[in-house]
Amino acid sequence: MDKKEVAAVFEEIGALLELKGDNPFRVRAYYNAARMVDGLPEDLGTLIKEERLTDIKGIGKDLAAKITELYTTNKLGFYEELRSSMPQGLLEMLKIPGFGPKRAKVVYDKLKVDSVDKLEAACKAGKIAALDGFGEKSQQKILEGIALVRQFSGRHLYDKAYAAAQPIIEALRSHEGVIRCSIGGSLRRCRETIGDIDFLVSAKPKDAAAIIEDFTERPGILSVTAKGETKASVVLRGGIQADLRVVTDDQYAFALNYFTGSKEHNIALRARALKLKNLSLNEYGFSPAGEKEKSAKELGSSIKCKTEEDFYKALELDYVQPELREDMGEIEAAEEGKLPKLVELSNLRGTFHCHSTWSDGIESVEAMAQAALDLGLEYLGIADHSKSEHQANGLDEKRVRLQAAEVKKLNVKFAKEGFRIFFGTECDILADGSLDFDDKTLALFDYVVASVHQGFTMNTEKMTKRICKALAHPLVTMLGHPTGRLLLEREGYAVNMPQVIAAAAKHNKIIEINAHPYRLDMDWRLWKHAKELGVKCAINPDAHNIPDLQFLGVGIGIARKGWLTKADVINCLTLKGVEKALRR
DNA sequence: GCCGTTTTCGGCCCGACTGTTTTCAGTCG
Repeated sequence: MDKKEVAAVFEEIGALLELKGDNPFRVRAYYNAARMVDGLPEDLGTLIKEERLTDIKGIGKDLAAKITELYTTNKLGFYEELRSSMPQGLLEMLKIPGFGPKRAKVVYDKLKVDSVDKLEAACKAGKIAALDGFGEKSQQKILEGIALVRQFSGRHLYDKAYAAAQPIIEALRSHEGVIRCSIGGSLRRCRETIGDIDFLVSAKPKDAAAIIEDFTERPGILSVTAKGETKASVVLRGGIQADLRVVTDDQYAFALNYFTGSKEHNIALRARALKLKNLSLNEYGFSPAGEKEKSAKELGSSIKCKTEEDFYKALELDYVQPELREDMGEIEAAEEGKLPKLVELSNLRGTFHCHSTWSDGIESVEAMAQAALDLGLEYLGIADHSKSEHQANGLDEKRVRLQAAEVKKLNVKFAKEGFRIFFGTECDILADGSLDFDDKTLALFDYVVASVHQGFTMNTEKMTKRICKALAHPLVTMLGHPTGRLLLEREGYAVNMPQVIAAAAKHNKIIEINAHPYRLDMDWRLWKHAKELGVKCAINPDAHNIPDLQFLGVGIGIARKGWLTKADVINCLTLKGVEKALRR
């Protein structure tokens, strides 16, 4: 059992305890344990063997014992017992918006409803409305919620949410009552997937109603789920939920921080405000602890903050970039002045993993290079597929030589612009860990991206061995899309990333941050671990066409969340720097 | 269930909105 599976079990325990109506703080302890285990930068087995589990914040004796039991025996008595005491369908019901554990418990206790299907039937039969605490409206909302869950299950890819947010933020910005506005939430934090989109606006109170009115009446809105004096929620076409909050300009910095999250980061900041200043913190500002009736909302904040920078300063912290706000060590680092200077999109000078019409790309090498030059890049790496990728029109040795000649010719032209095309390959890692080209052919390339494209069903141990063997090959430069996982789809493979990272460190290989939004492979939390071992990364869009090159920005989001700086990212090297780095 | 220069008990972040109520519980972020 790996840590993802362990985390999933603890997540489920949290939900089950919630359904039982257990102590909410106990529930939180399990959710927190799931999060911490999932985000571990090192091997869980090692941590257990060395009895260091309790070093993790939020994991005490009891949870450590449960994690150990689950990891070593693949079983957890406590979990099995809990699970068998509760029908599985109840967990599914919690995905319905506005329908939480308390209500799930009521319908189960009173009506023996234990699945989404049964809940739907009970609603249609009018049985839910008849329950105490429920009514016609709740029943209708549950039915709508069930339809929504079925239509749009799960989260939305970053680029989709980003695109959906742009016209809305522009409209807000141009509204005459709006003083300041911003996107918040997981979109601002550049998470790979987005649950919903948060918008924040500051305005005079008299203008709030008109702004909210405009927001809820925009084209492209499927339904309005909530609409009050300061807040509105809508579902956009495509199923993404969007929330708008309106605050006064004095409250803006606090609200922006609050609605950017993450929830965990906010909780830690509030605890800090209490401990350090004896101040209670909410989205309106600071207020003296224990004086609820005189909150920051009515009296204004005890400490005024115009910007988020002021806000962090008030808490005696360096400014924390949104991407880092996960309560994964950033607050401690900000306290000690040890936050890194994160890499910016403008720091990237080129990219290494692009396809052309030679294999499965849809633009010529020349067009791709010109597009990269137009983007302000200094170099572009073309890495078309190797011969085993028949369906992707992979190049055999003969075509490799022809392509080499073309790139050489184009480089004469581009040299005048101070631009260079690097001649690479995305060479398949075969089932046994050997490469798709022999060494003589590999030596023709400026660099080699090694990737797994077949045999995904291999078990974790074999897959890890296979990839590590490829990394040991002297002519391999970098590992392409390290886990092959297509986000929100069922492609990809199981691999022990800490071991792969260790192999990359040992053999001095680069690991790709695959910046294509459908291929955000390696969990960003692992980058912190890779960085510690000195493993460099390449932010690559896996571009098959010119617009794909733009996705370099998506990669930046991951790099920043992984606390990577310019020194960790080889695309930040100048053309001369890369030429030197790739010399062999 | 975790945590602790107030350390073995008693805290644990806080507010808006909704629908059901007639003062509030549940849900969400």
